[in-house]
Amino acid sequence: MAYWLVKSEPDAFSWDQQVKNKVEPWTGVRNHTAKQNLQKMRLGDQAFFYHSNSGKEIVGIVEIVREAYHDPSSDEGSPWVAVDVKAVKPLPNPVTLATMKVTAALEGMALLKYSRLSVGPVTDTEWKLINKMAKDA
DNA sequence: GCCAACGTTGGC
DNA sequence: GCCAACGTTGGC
Repeated sequence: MAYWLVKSEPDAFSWDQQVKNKVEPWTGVRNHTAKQNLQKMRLGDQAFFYHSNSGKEIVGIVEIVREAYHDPSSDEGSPWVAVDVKAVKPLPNPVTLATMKVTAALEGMALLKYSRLSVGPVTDTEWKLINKMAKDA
């Protein structure tokens, strides 16, 4: 199974709302690289939920409960896709962007390399390390 | 609020 | 098909 990271501006859609709604369609991705990542997601894959802009930290974990389908928030016939994600659990301690940046083992992360990419892959190693950091912090 | 990075658009 | 101009995102 694969791991991912999805970004949301908490002003637009926050982790709290994700938890409250439980399952939520992840729509509005308008970038082809991000779209390709959405299409690679499979049922049961997990993703970090990251708050961009205000917060700038990973706050929780979601699971993919529906694979890519036409994004209902985009025009009919447009290529954009959405997936449905379900809140799994919050991180005991959010891991901030600042912390990840100074962690040598994470310097190759898609999140850090392509700061504007809203849906990116996370490697097994990165996934485990960040979970550990969230626990120990 | 500024600016860097990057995607997209449009003139040629 | 190239590239400059412009818009958007997101960190600071």
